[in-house]
Amino acid sequence: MAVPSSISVPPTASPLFLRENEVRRGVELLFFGYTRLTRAIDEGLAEHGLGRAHHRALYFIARQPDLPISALLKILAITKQSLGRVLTDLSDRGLVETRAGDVDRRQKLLRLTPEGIQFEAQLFDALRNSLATAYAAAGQESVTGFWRVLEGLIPAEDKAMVVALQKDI
Amino acid sequence: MAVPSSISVPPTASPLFLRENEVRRGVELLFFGYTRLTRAIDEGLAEHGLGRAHHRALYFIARQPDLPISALLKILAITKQSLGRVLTDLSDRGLVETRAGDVDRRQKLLRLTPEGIQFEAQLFDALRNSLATAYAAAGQESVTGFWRVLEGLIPAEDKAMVVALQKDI
DNA sequence: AAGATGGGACAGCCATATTGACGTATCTTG
DNA sequence: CAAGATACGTCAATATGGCTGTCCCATCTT
Repeated sequence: MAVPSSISVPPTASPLFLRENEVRRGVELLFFGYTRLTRAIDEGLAEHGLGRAHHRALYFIARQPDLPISALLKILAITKQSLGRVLTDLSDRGLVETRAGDVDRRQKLLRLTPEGIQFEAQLFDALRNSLATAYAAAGQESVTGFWRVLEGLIPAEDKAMVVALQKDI
Repeated sequence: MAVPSSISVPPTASPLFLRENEVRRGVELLFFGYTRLTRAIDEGLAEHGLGRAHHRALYFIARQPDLPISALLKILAITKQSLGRVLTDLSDRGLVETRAGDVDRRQKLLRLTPEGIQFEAQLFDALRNSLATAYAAAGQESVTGFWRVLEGLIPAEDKAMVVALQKDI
């Protein structure tokens, strides 16, 4: 079938008018790559009766300890109510604790407990195994390209947030 | 905070023992890149009262017309019941049609209607805009690396399926 | 004729997200 | 100091997209 969104452009066309197959390849690899990577941690989460939403919170709290709730809300881009449930679950299991902000006492700063740190590390190991294998198979140059393309997918208004995450490592 | 899953390895260590920051960067870019890309199509879907699950089905049916249901189930890796609901919605809206398989008449071969073709193309345009911008900003070499790393994330047992998708473009 | 396979359908459940409204503590500013 | 903005919590209702288990029918295979 000739997929109708195909655009016939000569090779000299603007680089913004990519041939359809290059775009479809990216869409599909992103879909399969992302879903398969997340599956790597499902088992560990299920042992604690948790889901992927809990892992996302755990991950970013591990990444930026003393993260205020408002910052986590921006990162995850979900509603306060949705996050509230997730944080309640994590607190009940003793994986996350909060304390009042020192400069602004309305804030609650999130932090992993020692158990939370250990659990997040265990989940992270699964992610590392998957990504390390892919990185090694692709080579360092490819890894750089991988990062560059993904950075281009992040809208300008979110980019500062992602950069802030990565600057202290 | 010293995230405890960090492993201290000298630069000469095995490439499988990547430094933590390289792995975290990949995890985060994949998360933000994937979620932001999928957001590009939400508006178009909402206009028809559809969600992302519907788009995934539409996408792969567009990609491989006359796809049997069993093949779509393998691609999406969801249950027959979950897919059934999605396909019912798409049929009710006149976007997808089925016909009996010629070699095996138990099979139902899925295909987009002309309206479905047009709608999928419209959604695909949003994806193309996002990806084309990212590709152009990163450059062709980076795109190749992007593909290579993502391919490495797909488990061996799924790789044939993805390759099959991409060989006829 | 028996069994395997492709697909459909019913019932019920769970996880994760949403919106809207309201409450409380704390900070900021006129 | 009073007024308003902000950070967070919470209640209620709803939607989406998954899941399991079970049973059914048509068709293909042996």
